[in-house]
Amino acid sequence: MASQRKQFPFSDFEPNWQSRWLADAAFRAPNPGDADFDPGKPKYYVLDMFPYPSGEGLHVGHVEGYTATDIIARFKRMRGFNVLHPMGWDAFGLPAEQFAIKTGQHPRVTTERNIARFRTQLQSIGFSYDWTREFSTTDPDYFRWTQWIFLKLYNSWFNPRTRKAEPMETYEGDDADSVRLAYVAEMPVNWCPALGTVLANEEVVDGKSEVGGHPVERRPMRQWMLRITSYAERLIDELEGLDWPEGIKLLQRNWIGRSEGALVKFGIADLGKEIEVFTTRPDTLFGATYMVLSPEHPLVREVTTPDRIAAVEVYQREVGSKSDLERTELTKEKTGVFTGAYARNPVNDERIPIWIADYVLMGYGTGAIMAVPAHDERDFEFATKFGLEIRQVVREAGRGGQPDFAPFPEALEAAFCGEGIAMNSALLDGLPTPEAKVKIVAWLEQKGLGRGTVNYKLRDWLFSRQRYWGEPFPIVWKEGRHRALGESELPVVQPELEDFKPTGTPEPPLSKVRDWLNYSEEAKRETNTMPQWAGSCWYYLRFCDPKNRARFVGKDAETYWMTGKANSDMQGPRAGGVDLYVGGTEHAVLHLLYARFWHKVLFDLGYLSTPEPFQRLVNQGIILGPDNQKMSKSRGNVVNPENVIAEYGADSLRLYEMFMGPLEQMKPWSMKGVEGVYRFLGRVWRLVMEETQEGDWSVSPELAEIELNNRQLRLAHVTVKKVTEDIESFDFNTAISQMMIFTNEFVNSRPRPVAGLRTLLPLLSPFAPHMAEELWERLGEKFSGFEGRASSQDWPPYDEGLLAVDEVEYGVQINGKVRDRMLARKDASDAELEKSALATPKVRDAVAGKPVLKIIIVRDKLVNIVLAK
RNA sequence: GCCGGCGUGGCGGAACUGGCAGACGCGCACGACUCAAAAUCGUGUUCCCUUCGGGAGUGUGGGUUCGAUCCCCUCCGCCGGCACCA
Repeated sequence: MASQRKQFPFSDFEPNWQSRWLADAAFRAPNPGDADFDPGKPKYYVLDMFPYPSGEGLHVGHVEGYTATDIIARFKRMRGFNVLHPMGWDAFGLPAEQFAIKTGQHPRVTTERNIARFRTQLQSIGFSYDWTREFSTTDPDYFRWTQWIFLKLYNSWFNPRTRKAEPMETYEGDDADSVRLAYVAEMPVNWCPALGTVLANEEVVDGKSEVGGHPVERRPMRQWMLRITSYAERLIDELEGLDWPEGIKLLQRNWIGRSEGALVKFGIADLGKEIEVFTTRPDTLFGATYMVLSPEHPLVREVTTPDRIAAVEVYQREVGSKSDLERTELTKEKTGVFTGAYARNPVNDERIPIWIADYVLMGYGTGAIMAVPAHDERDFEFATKFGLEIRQVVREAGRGGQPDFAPFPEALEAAFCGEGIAMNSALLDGLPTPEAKVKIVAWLEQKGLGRGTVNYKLRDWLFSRQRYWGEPFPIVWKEGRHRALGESELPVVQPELEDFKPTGTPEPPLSKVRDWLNYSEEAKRETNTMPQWAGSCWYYLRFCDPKNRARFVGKDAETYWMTGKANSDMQGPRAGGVDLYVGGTEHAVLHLLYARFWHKVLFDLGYLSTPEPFQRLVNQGIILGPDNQKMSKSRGNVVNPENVIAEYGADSLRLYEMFMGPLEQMKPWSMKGVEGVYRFLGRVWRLVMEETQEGDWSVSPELAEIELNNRQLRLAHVTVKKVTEDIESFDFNTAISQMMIFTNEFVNSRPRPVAGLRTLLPLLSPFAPHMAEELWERLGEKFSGFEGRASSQDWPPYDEGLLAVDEVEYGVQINGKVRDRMLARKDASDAELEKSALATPKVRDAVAGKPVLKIIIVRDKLVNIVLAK
């Protein structure tokens, strides 16, 4: 427990400074066109992943990332940047709707209450947000533009020739709906009868709903989709230039899942039809001994022979009733049935049987494969189980004397999936895998039997939800056809609803509101709503110009905050975006991929000046409970920032979260650790303040206008340098260590030089802004040089010249182990260093007449004497 | 299974580009102040043997190097992601 008496009166001055900052909008960022806009300043846009304002209130995990960005924002302001540091609310979402279903409380009411609580909490930590830019994704003034962007998607297509989104007007084909970036499709979705809604894949855990653990079933429904797959290639390629953690880039690349291969056509014997397969190993085509279709493949019905129909239908029903979980069970044995049909292998015209099996997924490639059991583990397992032929067509390379032919089939105990040398493959025999691929693809293309292609794992984005609390679609239906509303009809606002209960059917709740539903005599409104991701896909753009009523973001504001050009006519490189984006890894793929996708569409259509939204990304690590376990209510190890503030103050909370360890690392909470930084802040306080008889605080009489001694002066410059560099490299923990060292030096100095505080307080102010402001102001009552506020000072400079010392301590090593130390002049020559190293007592003893083989000198660090062993 | 990250004192962590391992903080011990306690201040604190002094040491085992927490290989453990993607 902390002491009952506070070390410094944080509960007085912290709220005081918070309201003063708010009252004079201290951290308002002027936009181009504003009276106080200074075009001479460079811009810096530092953004947090805005929170979903849950009923739980702010979490220490939020505070970690938000403190890091706040330090950067405050630092950059002091370095002369025009800093955009905004905050808002990602407030559509299931919890508010669930609460509404349970209590009848309108989600808007719950949401507003939660937002108010979050805002109060954030303000009580002293974050320097520009609160004049605050908005919620649930504000009609915001989501009208979310709907507007949807219209852009709806009215655009991806032109594969230009590799860009273009307005529908440039499309010359005759089926516009087949190319729109927003389209309707009948799709199997995760339907949760208990919750009365579909769920996103990420909301389904182990076949059950993440909320409540209710069973989820697959059922086909009419859904809105976004054609993100057309951007697959660019979403991979354009990661290149981003300053993101490599791990996150890799996660995105894997998610998009690019693989190079070929499409190959297999004729169906006797039917005059073809089945196309995708393979990454066209070089193994001669080893294809059977084919497998996904049970859902549209050709299954046609190819199945009459005697196999019963068996095939039984299998299809079996598979259809399985959940995704059961179907992807790893330990599961392969299953499948023969269709009775045969295909012709295009390379050798062999008749091969066509099977169906659920290990072939309809959603990837063409939903059909050629099976090469000798060189694919899954095919091998399947062929072994069903007694299908296994023919080796690749052998391991490297062992020279090996014959091109391996006896069949005993030679293979398992599939050989690596690269090697082709065998039993006619024209490919003897070729290494990469060359064999090229050759066979060329051959297929020449014969018109196939072609090289690239395939992606990424699927189109299921964009509709059967919910009330989300953005309605600006779409109406008439005679079974959809039509976009005009921009002038936005926003489309949800109607009021009394009963939020699900309909009990897959019909969305909005379908219950007859008046709203009927757009006109003939036309009905779309009743689905957008998923929660929609609002977070472009909020960083709205922050540039949140009050704009004519445009989703003003051109000049967007250009300035994204590229630094003060107006949109200025030419410049097409790089930029948010300068720094900090948040958790949980959004490594979905949010960051979706936002990049929308951004690219808007960029292609000419609305934006950069192709990417977030230039630099940093992930904060998870904060664990004091027991080293993930914080959770059930474990009872959740730390509430409000309690920490009450006991130690906001500055201690901020400082501790930064002192715990590297930002990106996972680390456990420790109240003892909070006390440690609290004591440090207490020492800083007492550097300046002294407690009077009456228990008040007044400026310490020990403070005086005296010069720093040499040691202090050097330490001051070392500290400025270290803190400056550490902030720039996000090493906040070591920056704080250095300020502790600095403070400790002055604690016992009497009298104390005031100049030390002119250095320390500005350095401290990004970290512990309340204390810095308070002490700065108090000092100003007694000393000069404390004008204005700590937070608006220029960042202190340092003088490299003053960092130098005349004498350096060297470690003296013998064969790489430190045996002695010595002091040497900074400018000592190598010869002098060698001489004095050899003269140290330990070295004299050790050498004792042995030959010195070599002496290695590392300037300012060590001298290593190498002796024969 | 595949991909990625991480293993340093009793604990959180520090150590630049291969150059004195353990900064800073916590905890602990002792001391000062105090009638006493708290708070504060000071000293010490990687481990082992010890009087001096010596030895070992960054998950394990090896390698490269004058020198390895750092680079390479092996294995072990923890965390995260993906998971029949042809």
